[in-house]
Amino acid sequence: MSEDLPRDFIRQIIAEDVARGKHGGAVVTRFPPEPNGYLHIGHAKSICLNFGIAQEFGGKTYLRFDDTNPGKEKEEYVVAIQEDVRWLGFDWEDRLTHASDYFEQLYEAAERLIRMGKAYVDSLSAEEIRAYRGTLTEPGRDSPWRNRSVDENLDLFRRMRAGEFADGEHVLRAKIDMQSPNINMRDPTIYRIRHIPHQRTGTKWCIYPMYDFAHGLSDAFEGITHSLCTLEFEDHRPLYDWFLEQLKPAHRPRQIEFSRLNLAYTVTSKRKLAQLVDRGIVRGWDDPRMPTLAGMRRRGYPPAAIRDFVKRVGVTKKEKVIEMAMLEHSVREELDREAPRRIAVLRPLKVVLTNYPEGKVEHVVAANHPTRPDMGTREVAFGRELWIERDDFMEEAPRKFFRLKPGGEVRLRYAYIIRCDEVIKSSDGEVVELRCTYDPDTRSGSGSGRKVKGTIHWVSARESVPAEVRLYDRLFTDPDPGRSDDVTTFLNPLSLETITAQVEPALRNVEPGFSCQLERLGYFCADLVDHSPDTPVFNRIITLRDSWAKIAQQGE
RNA sequence: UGGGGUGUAGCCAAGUGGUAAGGCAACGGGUUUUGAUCCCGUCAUGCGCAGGUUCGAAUCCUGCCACCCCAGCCA
Repeated sequence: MSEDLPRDFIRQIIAEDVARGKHGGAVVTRFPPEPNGYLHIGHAKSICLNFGIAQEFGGKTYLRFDDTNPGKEKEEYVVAIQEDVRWLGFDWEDRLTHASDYFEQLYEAAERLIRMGKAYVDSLSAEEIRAYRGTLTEPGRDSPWRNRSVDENLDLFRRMRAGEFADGEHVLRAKIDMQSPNINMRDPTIYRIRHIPHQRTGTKWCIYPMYDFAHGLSDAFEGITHSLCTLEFEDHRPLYDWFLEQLKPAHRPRQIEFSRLNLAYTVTSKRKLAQLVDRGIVRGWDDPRMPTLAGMRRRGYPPAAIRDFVKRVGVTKKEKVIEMAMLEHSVREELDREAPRRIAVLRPLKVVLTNYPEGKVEHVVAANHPTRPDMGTREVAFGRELWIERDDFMEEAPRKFFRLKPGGEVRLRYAYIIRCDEVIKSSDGEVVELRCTYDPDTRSGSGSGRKVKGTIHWVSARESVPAEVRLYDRLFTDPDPGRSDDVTTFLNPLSLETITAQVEPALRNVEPGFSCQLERLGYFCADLVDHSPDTPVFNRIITLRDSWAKIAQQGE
């Protein structure tokens, strides 16, 4: 591990284990999602942590689907999750597994527990079990079935597997301690009956292991050395250890907990995100307004930005709520470095250069990036008739407005300085055209020495092409969503504005996923789903920071 | 009022007995053919609170306080 990598508490533990030669110095981790929804920004932390740590220590990482609860889980999600992990930049190679791969071994382990007298079949109803469990402050009571004989337990458990009982008739429970102050240790259920087909094992099984039983053992089967999970499983660690202690598998993993990553003002509950999808409030899990990884990918967030964000946030046990600005900083930083610059006009206003020869076209050289010559240049057509951004002209401009105003001068980026001579309005007073003159001595790169305060962007009216630009809101909730179950009560309206912009021809044949900065308008990404080469569709990723907005606001 | 965790600036976060790193945000200034980027500066006499130990405490001790998680046949 190199010096500049963060040494959070988990990496310290692992470094010590490696130094001590524990597990022969090996590091094996796993990312274990339940395939019951799409991954969101919160999962990115776990992915980066598990895969990142393995990479740093020369170890391996499994992608394991924790599919022990059929009915909630779908194949669609296992496909989507793999896509998201890959997109984030991680590779599990041949280590794609499912908890269901181990159903047979898990079953055998359960029988072993029974034979050891450490598990029993309980025939109480779910409600009775709850009542017997006690409360946070009162101890539980032993189930009347707690002392069945090994033979009877074995027989019943086998018949559970054989499908002789209906859902809920019996469960298998670990025999631990109904008095334990830790409720998870009060004879937790480890197998339940579910006559429902499983997305992978079909109808082969009608009993399914619970998380606590399946997880630690799956970790053991895979040789996981460090099982990293979130804080809410801290209370389960004694149970995790108990199963391993009883069953003594060849390999002994260790569970370590860290805090979840929460983004302020956004929703990361799979259930609530599913509501948005099911109720048609968004167009799908990958809608660019969604805080899912799929949504961010489609919006155009670079995966490197998300990795950087996760790294900046760090790994601790403190429950944190990170400001959106931090994520957006990482996105802007990555995009600023990597996104080529292009010119476009979202809301066009016509400019006619009255002293520019009719029919003349010249090509000006535009840099693809202001500080990276390696990204090259391109030529952009310039002519007598241009489009500029409507916002770049103000008829009655405040003092600090240094774009175009009547009688004022401005530089057209990569081209000439122009002056606005005349404002042409329609009958209802709307500005429809500006008559300007250009200064032929000020062509970009000519070294004229003339300086003007403002620089605006433009496209040639004749050479530019239309493109569809989508300005999505991003999902934003009330500061305090409370306990409401209905997402619409605390969500912003999630508007989507579609604009037909005029863009330079170089944007016509870009690939889906191509990201660029449209100068002064922000960063945009060619849509991954709805995209045509002729009239490309761009989603706005994020705007540029805009100090003018602040000035304008203060001025008013 | 049982058990398990967590408290360092508006938000993250380092710090492990030697006198509070860094990032985000904010604010002020400089460069700029993107009001972007970049650069410079400001921003905790203070580490949840109160005592104690010590030459010296965010770090050790004692006692409080606040917040989060756990009573699924969910994960």
